[in-house]
Amino acid sequence: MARNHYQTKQRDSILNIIQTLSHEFTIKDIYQQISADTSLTTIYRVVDSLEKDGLIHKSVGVDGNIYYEYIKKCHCNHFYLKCDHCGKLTHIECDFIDELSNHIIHDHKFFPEKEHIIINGLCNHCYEEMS
Amino acid sequence: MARNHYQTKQRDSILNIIQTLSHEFTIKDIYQQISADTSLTTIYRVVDSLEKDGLIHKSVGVDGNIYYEYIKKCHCNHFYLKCDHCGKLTHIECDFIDELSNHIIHDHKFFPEKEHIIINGLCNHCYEEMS
DNA sequence: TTCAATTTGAAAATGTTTTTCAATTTGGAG
DNA sequence: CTCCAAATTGAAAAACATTTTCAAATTGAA
Repeated sequence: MARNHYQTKQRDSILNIIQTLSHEFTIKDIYQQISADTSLTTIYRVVDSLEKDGLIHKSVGVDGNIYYEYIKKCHCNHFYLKCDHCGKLTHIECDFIDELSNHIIHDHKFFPEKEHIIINGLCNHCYEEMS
Repeated sequence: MARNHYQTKQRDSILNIIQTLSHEFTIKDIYQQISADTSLTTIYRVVDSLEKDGLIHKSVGVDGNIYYEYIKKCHCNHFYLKCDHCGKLTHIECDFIDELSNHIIHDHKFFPEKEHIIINGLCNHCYEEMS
Protein backbone atom coordinates (compact mmCIF):
# COMPACT_ATOMS: atom_id res chain seq x y z
CA MET A 1 0.00 0.00 0.00
CA ALA A 2 1.33 3.37 -1.01
CA ARG A 3 1.73 5.73 1.87
CA ASN A 4 2.94 9.14 0.87
CA HIS A 5 4.95 9.88 3.96
CA TYR A 6 4.63 9.84 7.70
CA GLN A 7 3.98 13.04 9.52
CA THR A 8 6.84 13.78 11.87
CA LYS A 9 7.71 16.84 13.88
CA GLN A 10 10.93 17.18 11.92
CA ARG A 11 9.12 17.26 8.60
CA ASP A 12 6.62 19.75 9.98
CA SER A 13 9.29 22.11 11.29
CA ILE A 14 11.11 22.02 8.00
CA LEU A 15 7.96 22.85 6.05
CA ASN A 16 7.14 25.66 8.46
CA ILE A 17 10.57 27.18 8.13
CA ILE A 18 10.48 26.95 4.36
CA GLN A 19 7.27 28.89 4.31
CA THR A 20 8.76 31.73 6.32
CA LEU A 21 11.95 31.95 4.28
CA SER A 22 12.34 34.29 1.33
CA HIS A 23 11.53 33.03 -2.14
CA GLU A 24 14.93 31.44 -2.55
CA PHE A 25 16.65 29.44 0.14
CA THR A 26 19.38 26.91 0.76
CA ILE A 27 19.72 23.89 3.01
CA LYS A 28 21.86 26.07 5.27
CA ASP A 29 19.09 28.62 5.62
CA ILE A 30 16.85 25.94 7.03
CA TYR A 31 19.58 24.52 9.21
CA GLN A 32 20.19 27.89 10.81
CA GLN A 33 16.59 28.16 11.92
CA ILE A 34 15.86 24.59 12.87
CA SER A 35 15.84 23.44 16.46
CA ALA A 36 18.37 20.97 17.78
CA ASP A 37 16.11 17.96 17.41
CA THR A 38 16.45 17.95 13.64
CA SER A 39 19.66 16.86 12.00
CA LEU A 40 21.23 18.14 8.81
CA THR A 41 20.78 14.70 7.31
CA THR A 42 17.06 14.87 7.89
CA ILE A 43 16.84 18.31 6.34
CA TYR A 44 18.49 16.96 3.20
CA ARG A 45 16.14 14.03 3.14
CA VAL A 46 12.94 15.95 3.77
CA VAL A 47 13.86 18.64 1.27
CA ASP A 48 14.53 15.92 -1.30
CA SER A 49 11.16 14.42 -0.63
CA LEU A 50 9.41 17.78 -0.83
CA GLU A 51 11.02 18.30 -4.19
CA LYS A 52 9.80 14.94 -5.41
CA ASP A 53 6.32 15.85 -4.20
CA GLY A 54 6.54 19.04 -6.26
CA LEU A 55 6.23 21.39 -3.30
CA ILE A 56 9.56 23.04 -3.88
CA HIS A 57 11.78 23.57 -6.88
CA LYS A 58 15.50 22.82 -6.90
CA SER A 59 18.02 24.66 -9.00
CA VAL A 60 21.71 25.37 -9.22
CA GLY A 61 22.48 29.04 -8.82
CA VAL A 62 25.06 30.85 -10.87
CA ASP A 63 27.33 30.68 -7.84
CA GLY A 64 27.20 26.89 -7.92
CA ASN A 65 25.19 26.56 -4.74
CA ILE A 66 21.91 24.72 -4.70
CA TYR A 67 18.82 26.81 -4.15
CA TYR A 68 15.24 25.85 -3.56
CA GLU A 69 12.07 27.78 -4.07
CA TYR A 70 8.76 27.21 -2.42
CA ILE A 71 6.58 26.74 -5.48
CA LYS A 72 3.63 28.83 -4.36
CA LYS A 73 5.85 31.85 -3.85
CA CYS A 74 7.59 31.64 -7.16
CA HIS A 75 5.61 33.81 -9.53
CA CYS A 76 8.00 36.71 -9.57
CA ASN A 77 10.55 37.40 -12.27
CA HIS A 78 14.18 37.49 -11.41
CA PHE A 79 17.66 37.62 -12.81
CA TYR A 80 21.19 38.21 -11.67
CA LEU A 81 23.79 40.90 -12.01
CA LYS A 82 27.31 39.69 -11.36
CA CYS A 83 30.14 42.12 -10.74
CA ASP A 84 33.30 41.08 -12.55
CA HIS A 85 35.40 43.09 -10.14
CA CYS A 86 34.23 42.30 -6.64
CA GLY A 87 32.31 39.16 -7.55
CA LYS A 88 29.15 40.36 -5.88
CA LEU A 89 26.03 38.64 -7.14
CA THR A 90 22.86 40.68 -6.99
CA HIS A 91 19.52 39.06 -7.41
CA ILE A 92 16.91 41.28 -8.96
CA GLU A 93 13.19 41.06 -9.45
CA CYS A 94 12.08 43.09 -12.39
CA ASP A 95 9.43 43.13 -15.08
CA PHE A 96 11.92 44.04 -17.74
CA ILE A 97 12.86 40.40 -17.84
CA ASP A 98 9.53 39.73 -19.53
CA GLU A 99 10.30 42.18 -22.28
CA LEU A 100 13.67 40.58 -22.69
CA SER A 101 12.16 37.11 -22.74
CA ASN A 102 9.51 37.99 -25.24
CA HIS A 103 12.00 39.66 -27.51
CA ILE A 104 14.30 36.65 -27.46
CA ILE A 105 11.47 34.20 -28.01
CA HIS A 106 9.86 36.11 -30.89
CA ASP A 107 12.83 37.58 -32.66
CA HIS A 108 15.42 34.92 -32.01
CA LYS A 109 13.39 31.76 -31.59
CA PHE A 110 15.07 30.92 -28.31
CA PHE A 111 13.45 30.04 -25.01
CA PRO A 112 15.31 31.61 -22.12
CA GLU A 113 15.40 30.03 -18.70
CA LYS A 114 14.21 33.06 -16.81
CA GLU A 115 15.63 31.95 -13.52
CA HIS A 116 19.16 31.80 -14.77
CA ILE A 117 19.73 34.99 -16.65
CA ILE A 118 23.05 36.42 -15.59
CA ILE A 119 24.46 39.71 -16.72
CA ASN A 120 28.11 40.33 -16.03
CA GLY A 121 29.54 43.77 -15.58
CA LEU A 122 30.47 46.20 -12.84
CA CYS A 123 28.40 47.07 -9.81
CA ASN A 124 27.92 50.72 -9.01
CA HIS A 125 30.50 50.67 -6.26
CA CYS A 126 33.27 49.13 -8.36
CA TYR A 127 32.33 51.27 -11.35
CA GLU A 128 32.82 54.46 -9.37
CA GLU A 129 35.94 53.14 -7.73
CA MET A 130 37.45 52.60 -11.17
CA SER A 131 36.60 56.03 -12.53
CA MET B 1 57.58 44.53 -10.42
CA ALA B 2 54.43 42.90 -11.63
CA ARG B 3 55.05 39.66 -13.45
CA ASN B 4 52.02 38.10 -15.00
CA HIS B 5 53.00 34.53 -14.57
CA TYR B 6 55.89 32.18 -15.17
CA GLN B 7 55.88 29.93 -18.17
CA THR B 8 55.99 26.32 -17.05
CA LYS B 9 55.51 23.10 -18.90
CA GLN B 10 52.47 22.33 -16.80
CA ARG B 11 50.80 25.59 -17.73
CA ASP B 12 51.67 25.04 -21.38
CA SER B 13 50.23 21.53 -21.47
CA ILE B 14 47.05 22.71 -19.83
CA LEU B 15 46.60 25.52 -22.33
CA ASN B 16 47.30 23.14 -25.21
CA ILE B 17 44.75 20.66 -24.01
CA ILE B 18 42.15 23.36 -23.48
CA GLN B 19 42.56 24.48 -27.06
CA THR B 20 41.92 21.00 -28.37
CA LEU B 21 38.90 20.37 -26.17
CA SER B 22 35.36 21.08 -27.35
CA HIS B 23 33.72 24.39 -26.56
CA GLU B 24 32.86 23.33 -23.06
CA PHE B 25 35.07 21.38 -20.74
CA THR B 26 35.57 20.45 -17.12
CA ILE B 27 38.59 20.08 -14.89
CA LYS B 28 38.17 16.33 -15.29
CA ASP B 29 38.38 16.61 -19.07
CA ILE B 30 41.78 18.19 -18.74
CA TYR B 31 42.88 15.73 -16.08
CA GLN B 32 42.07 12.80 -18.35
CA GLN B 33 44.34 14.10 -21.08
CA ILE B 34 47.20 15.48 -19.04
CA SER B 35 50.46 13.59 -18.60
CA ALA B 36 51.53 12.29 -15.23
CA ASP B 37 53.80 15.21 -14.48
CA THR B 38 50.90 17.54 -13.83
CA SER B 39 48.82 17.22 -10.70
CA LEU B 40 45.10 17.85 -10.26
CA THR B 41 45.98 20.66 -7.88
CA THR B 42 47.98 22.40 -10.57
CA ILE B 43 45.15 22.04 -13.08
CA TYR B 44 42.81 23.75 -10.65
CA ARG B 45 45.33 26.51 -10.08
CA VAL B 46 46.21 27.14 -13.71
CA VAL B 47 42.59 27.09 -14.81
CA ASP B 48 41.81 29.61 -12.08
CA SER B 49 44.56 31.84 -13.28
CA LEU B 50 43.46 31.54 -16.92
CA GLU B 51 40.01 32.59 -15.87
CA LYS B 52 41.37 35.63 -14.06
CA ASP B 53 43.32 36.52 -17.19
CA GLY B 54 40.08 36.33 -19.16
CA LEU B 55 41.23 33.52 -21.43
CA ILE B 56 38.50 31.16 -20.37
CA HIS B 57 35.04 31.62 -18.98
CA LYS B 58 33.77 29.72 -15.95
CA SER B 59 30.15 28.76 -15.42
CA VAL B 60 27.98 26.41 -13.44
CA GLY B 61 25.98 24.05 -15.61
CA VAL B 62 22.39 23.12 -14.94
CA ASP B 63 23.74 19.85 -13.53
CA GLY B 64 25.71 21.72 -10.88
CA ASN B 65 29.07 20.89 -12.34
CA ILE B 66 31.55 23.59 -13.25
CA TYR B 67 32.26 24.13 -16.93
CA TYR B 68 34.78 26.31 -18.70
CA GLU B 69 34.87 27.75 -22.19
CA TYR B 70 37.86 28.93 -24.14
CA ILE B 71 37.14 32.50 -25.13
CA LYS B 72 38.17 33.54 -28.58
CA LYS B 73 38.85 37.21 -28.65
CA CYS B 74 36.92 39.28 -31.13
CA HIS B 75 35.93 42.90 -31.25
CA CYS B 76 32.27 42.85 -32.19
CA ASN B 77 29.47 43.15 -29.65
CA HIS B 78 28.54 39.82 -28.20
CA PHE B 79 25.15 38.66 -27.16
CA TYR B 80 24.99 34.92 -26.74
CA LEU B 81 22.15 32.47 -26.46
CA LYS B 82 23.26 29.21 -25.01
CA CYS B 83 21.15 26.09 -25.19
CA ASP B 84 21.13 24.14 -21.92
CA HIS B 85 20.19 20.98 -23.78
CA CYS B 86 22.46 20.70 -26.81
CA GLY B 87 25.04 23.22 -25.65
CA LYS B 88 24.85 25.26 -28.84
CA LEU B 89 26.07 28.81 -28.46
CA THR B 90 24.48 31.33 -30.81
CA HIS B 91 25.85 34.79 -31.28
CA ILE B 92 23.37 37.48 -32.24
CA GLU B 93 23.61 41.14 -33.02
CA CYS B 94 20.61 43.07 -31.99
CA ASP B 95 19.59 46.54 -30.90
CA PHE B 96 17.69 45.14 -27.99
CA ILE B 97 20.97 44.72 -26.22
CA ASP B 98 21.16 48.49 -25.94
CA GLU B 99 17.71 48.71 -24.39
CA LEU B 100 18.71 46.02 -21.94
CA SER B 101 21.93 47.82 -21.10
CA ASN B 102 20.23 51.13 -20.58
CA HIS B 103 17.59 49.61 -18.38
CA ILE B 104 20.16 47.89 -16.19
CA ILE B 105 22.32 51.01 -15.92
CA HIS B 106 19.46 53.33 -15.06
CA ASP B 107 17.19 51.17 -12.99
CA HIS B 108 19.69 48.90 -11.30
CA LYS B 109 22.82 51.02 -11.16
CA PHE B 110 24.87 48.28 -12.75
CA PHE B 111 27.18 48.55 -15.72
CA PRO B 112 26.89 45.51 -17.94
CA GLU B 113 29.76 44.19 -19.93
CA LYS B 114 27.96 44.28 -23.27
CA GLU B 115 30.44 42.05 -24.98
CA HIS B 116 29.75 39.00 -22.95
CA ILE B 117 26.08 38.70 -22.15
CA ILE B 118 24.97 35.09 -22.14
CA ILE B 119 21.37 33.98 -21.87
CA ASN B 120 20.75 30.35 -21.08
CA GLY B 121 17.70 28.45 -22.17
CA LEU B 122 16.56 26.14 -24.94
CA CYS B 123 17.12 26.62 -28.64
CA ASN B 124 14.18 26.24 -30.94
CA HIS B 125 15.19 22.76 -32.00
CA CYS B 126 15.55 21.36 -28.50
CA TYR B 127 12.45 23.19 -27.33
CA GLU B 128 10.33 21.50 -29.99
CA GLU B 129 11.99 18.17 -29.39
CA MET B 130 10.93 18.36 -25.75
CA SER B 131 7.32 19.21 -26.45
C1' DT C 1 -2.28 -3.31 20.62
C1' DT C 2 0.57 -4.87 17.02
C1' DC C 3 3.87 -4.51 13.53
C1' DA C 4 5.65 -3.59 8.93
C1' DA C 5 7.02 0.49 6.70
C1' DT C 6 9.07 4.78 7.34
C1' DT C 7 11.92 8.08 9.49
C1' DT C 8 15.52 9.39 12.24
C1' DG C 9 20.52 10.74 14.05
C1' DA C 10 25.27 9.83 14.15
C1' DA C 11 29.03 8.53 11.91
C1' DA C 12 31.34 7.20 7.94
C1' DA C 13 31.85 7.67 3.10
C1' DT C 14 31.96 10.42 -1.16
C1' DG C 15 33.40 13.68 -4.39
C1' DT C 16 35.06 18.10 -5.50
C1' DT C 17 37.78 21.98 -4.63
C1' DT C 18 41.09 24.57 -1.63
C1' DT C 19 44.87 25.15 1.50
C1' DT C 20 49.30 24.23 3.42
C1' DC C 21 54.06 23.79 3.05
C1' DA C 22 58.50 22.45 1.78
C1' DA C 23 61.00 21.82 -2.46
C1' DT C 24 61.70 23.22 -7.14
C1' DT C 25 61.61 26.22 -11.10
C1' DT C 26 61.60 30.56 -13.42
C1' DG C 27 63.44 34.72 -15.35
C1' DG C 28 65.22 39.35 -14.53
C1' DA C 29 69.16 41.79 -12.35
C1' DG C 30 73.84 42.12 -11.67
C1' DC D 1 76.57 32.98 -16.29
C1' DT D 2 75.23 33.38 -11.40
C1' DC D 3 72.20 34.85 -7.93
C1' DC D 4 67.93 35.08 -5.77
C1' DA D 5 63.24 36.72 -4.88
C1' DA D 6 58.92 35.53 -6.60
C1' DA D 7 56.10 32.13 -8.59
C1' DT D 8 54.90 27.38 -9.21
C1' DT D 9 54.68 22.77 -8.07
C1' DG D 10 53.05 18.03 -5.90
C1' DA D 11 51.48 15.55 -2.04
C1' DA D 12 48.89 15.42 1.72
C1' DA D 13 45.62 17.39 4.59
C1' DA D 14 41.73 20.26 5.11
C1' DA D 15 37.37 22.00 3.85
C1' DC D 16 32.83 21.55 2.41
C1' DA D 17 28.50 19.92 0.75
C1' DT D 18 25.96 15.93 0.08
C1' DT D 19 24.93 10.87 0.43
C1' DT D 20 25.00 6.39 2.46
C1' DT D 21 24.85 3.11 6.14
C1' DC D 22 22.67 1.10 9.92
C1' DA D 23 20.60 0.36 14.21
C1' DA D 24 17.03 2.47 16.95
C1' DA D 25 12.79 5.05 17.29
C1' DT D 26 8.31 6.52 15.35
C1' DT D 27 4.25 6.33 12.79
C1' DG D 28 -0.32 4.94 11.56
C1' DA D 29 -3.42 1.52 9.75
C1' DA D 30 -5.43 -2.92 10.69
